[in-house]
Amino acid sequence: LIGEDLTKQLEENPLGREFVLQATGTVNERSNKNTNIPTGDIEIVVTSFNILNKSAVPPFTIQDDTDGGDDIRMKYRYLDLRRNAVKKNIELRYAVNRATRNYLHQQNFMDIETPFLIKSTPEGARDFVVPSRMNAGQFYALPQSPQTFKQLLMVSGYDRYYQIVKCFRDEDLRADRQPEFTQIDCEMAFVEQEDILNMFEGMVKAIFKDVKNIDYTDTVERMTWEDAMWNYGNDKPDIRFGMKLLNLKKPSSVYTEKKDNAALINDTGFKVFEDAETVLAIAVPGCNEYSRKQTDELTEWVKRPQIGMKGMVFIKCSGEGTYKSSVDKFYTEEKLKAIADAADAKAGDLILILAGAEEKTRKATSDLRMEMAERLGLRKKDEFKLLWVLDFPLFEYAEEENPASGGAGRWVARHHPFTSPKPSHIEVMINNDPEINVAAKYLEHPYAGIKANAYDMVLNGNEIGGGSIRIFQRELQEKMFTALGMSKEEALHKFGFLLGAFEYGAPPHGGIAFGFDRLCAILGGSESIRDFIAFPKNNAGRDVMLDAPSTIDDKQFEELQIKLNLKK
RNA sequence: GGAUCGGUAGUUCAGUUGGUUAGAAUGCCGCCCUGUCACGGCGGAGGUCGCGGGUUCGAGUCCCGUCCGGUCCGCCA
Repeated sequence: LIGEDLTKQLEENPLGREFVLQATGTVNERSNKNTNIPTGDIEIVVTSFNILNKSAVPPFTIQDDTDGGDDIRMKYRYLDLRRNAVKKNIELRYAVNRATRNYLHQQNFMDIETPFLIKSTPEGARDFVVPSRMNAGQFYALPQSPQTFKQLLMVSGYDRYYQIVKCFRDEDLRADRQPEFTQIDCEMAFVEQEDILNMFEGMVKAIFKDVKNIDYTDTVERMTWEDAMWNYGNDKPDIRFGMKLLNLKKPSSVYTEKKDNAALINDTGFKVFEDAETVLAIAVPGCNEYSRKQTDELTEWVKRPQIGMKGMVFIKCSGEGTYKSSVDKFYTEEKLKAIADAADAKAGDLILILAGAEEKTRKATSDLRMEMAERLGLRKKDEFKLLWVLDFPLFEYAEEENPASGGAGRWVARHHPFTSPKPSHIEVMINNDPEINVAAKYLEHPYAGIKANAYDMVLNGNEIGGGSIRIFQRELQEKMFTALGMSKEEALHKFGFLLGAFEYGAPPHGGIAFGFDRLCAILGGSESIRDFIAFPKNNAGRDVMLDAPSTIDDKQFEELQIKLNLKK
């Protein structure tokens, strides 16, 4: 169409195949040659043009279906970003950003910036550090979240704060985790848990409407942490499908209030179940026709190192009401039927049973549940279901040595150390009365059974947000630091400014932070948050992404890390 | 820190029990055709098989080491 003029010009000025040109002409709609139906594309009949720049041959095809692999696309991210498939994601991210700001603005929230160069208070993740030129030998840390700043703003009377803000955690990458990531960070004063839940399910619904044109009118379900773990083996269950866990045997030390179905597997002589700490089953719909090859493959799947089970028992529930299992030697058909009924299995289902140590088995059964749902097509990209998970434990035991949080196994704050216990547990915590704190007897720690006034928002099996009602009295906050094994001096040194602020009439307050990148990825139907970040971190693209003009000597850096207790 | 998969034309990949000159598709270059739109036809260039060492008559293939990347575990208050 461009014709001879261009050919001639190209002959005179040899260029690469690709170039940028400015052209004028007429626009025609295009249609299918055979059907005459418009395709929606346009063509431009050029009357004049001017070549602005030429292009080298691109390292991969810049098309929707590119031939480029991940690392080459990351290395040339600026070319990758030209592709519609990526541009669409970046546009979606901006749409989520706008929807969020519109909603929060309407609700009288104010965007207030908080500093990036701050004092290091390593508690959870490793801090990124920045040497200070003005104060020789000293350094800044980058915030892991603006947590304490937004709490100070509550003390200052800015009752509704929000920020769409970068946070920094010096931990390893994952497909859904970046060392620098974006949060929708919010805090409100004079609120209780109920106010937060209502306000922010409203926000997510507004985002659904604005970005995806989805009217989410259903009530957002709520579930306690204990129920989530008991029924799904997971604190962020995907509730779009069933396959709830049947607890056939529970360990004595946790889930003290829950009743298992141990009678169903007692007195059968099957040692695997008898010796196991926990036995869990799921009923997979419509899979009773699985062949030996398929059940073997599933068994191999749970035996992979990432899952780590020793084996898997199955029961096939045929349409005729008969039951066939891999443990027929130990179980009569009657007993199999009893298990199937307890697992809520229908004719045609396949029951899968795992046994072993509590934590590992529960996680493995949850993973198996998700895997089967994936295989059965139950995890649809365009179906969204929200869930609040409530009443998390306030503390959890960190088994392994973690240099960032200081030393060997100890009790740490599950959410963060500013989280308030549930109102009914505050007394327990302050007085540590074993008569009140029943769970502590089982778990051998005075604070073990205490539940937090904390909540997570879960979308399709992903944690998209989490927060808590905060401690706002100095006394309770000090008690909390003590419970975490922090000395008075250390607490004062690290968080003295917050404790001080609490003395000037701090209001009750609470908040929540949403993982912005993850939310975008889920709304965009993608597995990877990288697709929604213009310049993500990954190793393949690091020569472009880690564009740092300044250098620090390995030795200096190591010394700094040791000094900061970031490294042994 | 650990487990696991991978590294072969610009790109995505194949390459048998070790065997002659390492292939395909696509991209690129040239010519032809052209209302094409994943155009078509003919021709061409393009590879230190990540790197180092070993076994062997012979290594892309086997062994050891090493570097790089993916995924997962640890870790992520």
